[in-house]
Amino acid sequence: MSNTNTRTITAEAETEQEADEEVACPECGGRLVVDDEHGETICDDCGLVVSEDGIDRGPEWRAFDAAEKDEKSRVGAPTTNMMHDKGLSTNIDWRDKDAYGNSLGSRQRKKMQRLRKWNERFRTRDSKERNLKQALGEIDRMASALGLPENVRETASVIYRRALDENLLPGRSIEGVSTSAVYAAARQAGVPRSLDEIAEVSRVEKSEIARTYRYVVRELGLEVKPADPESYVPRFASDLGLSEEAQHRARKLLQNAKEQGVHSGKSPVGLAAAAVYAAALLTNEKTTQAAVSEVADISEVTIRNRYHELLEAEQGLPVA
DNA sequence: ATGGTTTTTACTGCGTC
DNA sequence: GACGCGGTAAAAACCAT
Repeated sequence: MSNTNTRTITAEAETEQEADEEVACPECGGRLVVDDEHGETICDDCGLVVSEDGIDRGPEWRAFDAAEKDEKSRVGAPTTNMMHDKGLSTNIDWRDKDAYGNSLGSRQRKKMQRLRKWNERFRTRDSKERNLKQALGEIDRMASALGLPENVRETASVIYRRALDENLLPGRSIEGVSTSAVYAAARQAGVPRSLDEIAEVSRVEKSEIARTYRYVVRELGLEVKPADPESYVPRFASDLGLSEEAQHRARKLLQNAKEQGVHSGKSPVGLAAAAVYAAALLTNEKTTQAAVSEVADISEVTIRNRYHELLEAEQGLPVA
């Protein structure tokens, strides 16, 4: 499962690279031509403008004398994507001097103080705005990769916004926090995804997600109960093409186990997987441990151990 | 850091198709 | 002989202390 995923991703990356070299129009498949004069890339066949962003932001690279340098040099520093505003925002010097180096009068000084303050405010607001935009994009991407419903995305966005408002971001990556938001939201909505599944679609390490998640949950006082094994059942069952009845059996098994407190400290996913497997057995539907282990991302050994326990619990307490 | 618990990995044996 | 299943031992991961 994880293998197929990585494979498709690399395959996509390759085709993208190929497309980059051998340019073809996305609309009609025709040849792309770079129009230097207008700074556009257009399709030879249908005239589609693919890219208008042909501006060279770097400095001119050759100037033979001072006059030529004046003529050729462009204004300002090259822009960079490393800063949220590409380095184009205004900064107000902290020294209370005017452009000639003379000190400012007290009225002017006060005015500059005010300007600095407001400039700072607008700038950070702006930066948060961009931060948010990127994070929301990520959340959306991951949510759809995981097949999570709309309301989960909403919740994830809200969580992220709160994290941003409470200044939880410094020291943590946007990726990490947005991933944690998705993880938390999915669990809250009762459609949990395991950490492994989350890590699969995220750009950050599992360990970092876990760390960030704990942090965010704690700081935001989020209420997330330990995932209920039952909430995994429908997904696993449908992935395996099992009947409603089997699903029902699996739930019964889990409820039973719950009452007997069999599950404590055991991974909910493992329990769910075992219940699904056991249910399939009981309803005479064909599945293998290997298949369940595949869809649940749980080792077969764990499934075996859990499902023994589940069946034992069933013996102890007659089914209602 | 440490020790206890759970999960995973890897391997082996058994029965069946 | 391949497949599904069961078990075991050791390694790894996880968690609370």
